Amino acid sequence: MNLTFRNAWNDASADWRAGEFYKDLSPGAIYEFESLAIPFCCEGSTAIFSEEQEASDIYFLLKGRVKLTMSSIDGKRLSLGIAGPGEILGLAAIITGGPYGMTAVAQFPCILATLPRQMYLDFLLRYPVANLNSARQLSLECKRGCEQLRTLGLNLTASIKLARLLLQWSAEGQRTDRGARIHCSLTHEEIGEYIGVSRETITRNFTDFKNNKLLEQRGATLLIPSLRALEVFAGRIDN
Amino acid sequence: MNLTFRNAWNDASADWRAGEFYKDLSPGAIYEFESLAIPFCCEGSTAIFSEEQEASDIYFLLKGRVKLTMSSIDGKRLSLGIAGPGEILGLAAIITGGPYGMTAVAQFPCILATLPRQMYLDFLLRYPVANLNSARQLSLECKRGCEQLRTLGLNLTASIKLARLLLQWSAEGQRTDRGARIHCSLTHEEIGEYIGVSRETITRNFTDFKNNKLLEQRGATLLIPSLRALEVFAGRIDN
DNA sequence: CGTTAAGTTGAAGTGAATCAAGTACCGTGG
DNA sequence: CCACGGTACTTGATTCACTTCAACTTAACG
Repeated sequence: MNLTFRNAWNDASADWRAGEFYKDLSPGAIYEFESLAIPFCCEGSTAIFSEEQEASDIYFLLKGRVKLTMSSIDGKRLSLGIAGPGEILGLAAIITGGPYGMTAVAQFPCILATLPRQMYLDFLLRYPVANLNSARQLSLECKRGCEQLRTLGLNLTASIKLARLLLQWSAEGQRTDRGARIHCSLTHEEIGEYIGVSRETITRNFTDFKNNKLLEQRGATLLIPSLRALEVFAGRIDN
Repeated sequence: MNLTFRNAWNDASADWRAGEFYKDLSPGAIYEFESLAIPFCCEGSTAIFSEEQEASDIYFLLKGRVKLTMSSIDGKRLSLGIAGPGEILGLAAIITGGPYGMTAVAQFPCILATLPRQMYLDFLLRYPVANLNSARQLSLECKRGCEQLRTLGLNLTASIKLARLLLQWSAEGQRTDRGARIHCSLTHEEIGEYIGVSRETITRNFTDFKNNKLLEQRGATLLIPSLRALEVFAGRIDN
């Protein structure tokens, strides 16, 4: 199986090199990382690791998208985000040890590369730039987490939370002449998991937003005519 | 002013050396860090930095306690935790740049040491162990944040959230023969800010807990007779 | 001992969850 | 081509936990 992916590192369309981790990395460091980490492939909907599991290996995502979630015993889930090529999965847990703390599930078939915890830590000690890049990615995760804490913790209404989620997504999407465009192929249920809100509440607020010209929808494409108006609604701007 | 604290590094009761950052640090690294970072003192209730501020310096806490919070425009606050000696404040923001993302306020008079962002990053590149220690602390912050996200995001009741907060606190406190003891000198209002709940709800749940023998209170000391019972209540254990 | 901050308690209001019933949309197989 | 089954979405009614408001008690501190 792994043989098939031995050359994964040589892939011409190397998305992952654009990530934080490869930034300013010396050829030596790259060479070593790519000879240490073993690529493998997994199907869609495969759990790469789950939250209670002891963090034993890092996973470097080469291709595909991986959904990061947390869940409670009674089946409720909280989405933390979706990782793309170039991201390291399970970073926080690997550094300190202990359980992963979140569940990573491949959305489609993905290619990843795996490396045992201690080998990764040793690698970081040998290559300070990689170490700093790794820290940078960790810090980005931390920031995203804080931002999510802000929306969840500050007791906002469901509609404001949703507005903020849309703003966050539109920051990653494209701008057009008719506003910001987001491609969102999530169900209402899944959207609700981002902001801790029920399926029906998403429906109701979406229709409200549409009625108030804050949002248009064509299939899986969301269009926000005026980011400004949405920001006002979200309470980010006073006016 | 700073002259008074030039010798802060020589303090015999060096709490801060027990922190993550100093772990396995070489004498050379310690020497360099202590000559770079400038100690200063601040009064209680002083804001060391605030969330919108661009992260320009790190602050290393030598003595005292610093409360970390986030707040919304309409005055609501969310507490993230309290940092003690040996912790680096504003770490996530320093690594990636951008605003601090949280507000740090000294609870009592504190001694801190400050270091400009770029100098700190350069220092980390020179000392891989410090770099890894720094990453370890960042990762601990990240984990704490995730844990808080779990309680806030998974739509739990106020009583369960409070129970979990108490469990978290008691993990840091001492065990006695009569249960876990926590020293908590926060007002109900402040406790509420940890779990996104109103002052009155804290009162009501505290009395409930006391009635159900889950909690005793003597002044600022909280006593949890049975951690197990509280864990069952919090839904961590099934039985 | 008086003043202020914190805690307590009840009553009313509210936003969202939950429940329930129905609709739209798909791909599949007869 | 259309009936079928499954999934997602929609909408209204009800319920519930917590907030908010208000009045009051207790503790803390000069």
